[in-house]
Amino acid sequence: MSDPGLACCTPLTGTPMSVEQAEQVAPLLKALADPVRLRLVSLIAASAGGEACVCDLNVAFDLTQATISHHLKVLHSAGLLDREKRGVWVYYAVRPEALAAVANLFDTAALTPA
Amino acid sequence: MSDPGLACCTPLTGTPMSVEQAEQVAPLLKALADPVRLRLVSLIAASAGGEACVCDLNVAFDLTQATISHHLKVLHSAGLLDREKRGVWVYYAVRPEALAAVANLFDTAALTPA
DNA sequence: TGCAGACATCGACGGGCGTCGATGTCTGGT
DNA sequence: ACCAGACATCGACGCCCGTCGATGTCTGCA
Repeated sequence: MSDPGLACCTPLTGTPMSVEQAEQVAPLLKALADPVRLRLVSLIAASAGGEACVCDLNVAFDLTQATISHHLKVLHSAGLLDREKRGVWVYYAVRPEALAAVANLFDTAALTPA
Repeated sequence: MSDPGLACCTPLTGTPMSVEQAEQVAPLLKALADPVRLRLVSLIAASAGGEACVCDLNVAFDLTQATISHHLKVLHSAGLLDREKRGVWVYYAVRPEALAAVANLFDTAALTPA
């Protein structure tokens, strides 16, 4: 916007995302922006009841148990997964509201051009 | 899966995401997983014709021109933005197909529990 | 031909991320 | 009381990421 009325400027037809909204959704996307974590969420969602035991997830990857535990913690801290301990085992479940918040980004006109 | 038939294992009701699919979509999410880049895409999408000039984007952020240029390069390299030079100015436009690929993740049953 | 402006690239810095082995914590059974 | 197993945490390592100032490249104009 060096000088209004010049050829450079492009008018806004819609309302862009607010700074606050961007800073709210970005951590969710960052938590999902990893092949392992993406497959973890997908595996849990594809399991019965939308939940899965950690021991099942461990064997699905060629990674250390510590690494899987770390990824699950990242997803849980981002609010994408719920954690429930049942006896010796721990079950993680997807939080549909969190995923819906991300899905809203693409359904609304926030990112798709008018 | 320490021992089949035990109480731990959770059966799969759906088909989880493939490794290849996860490795394909993760870079797109990683490119979007930043507040600045999220607002950049949003600003471009909200502009007339779904495209915006770099000079307009520069003044919308409290960042160096070099930093904005870097973020635009990341989004362009990920296939999320198209780049077109017109005289002195450079216009970036959103690529709806790329965004649709990400949106598919949440529309299909890949991440939402059955 | 020379200059000014728009944008990209370079090199560097600090910090965060993904992965690992080792160790800690809790639970259920013997 | 002890032990084995499931899972979390810790400390460390290499690497990538976001940001910056400085510099390079190209375009249009005088």
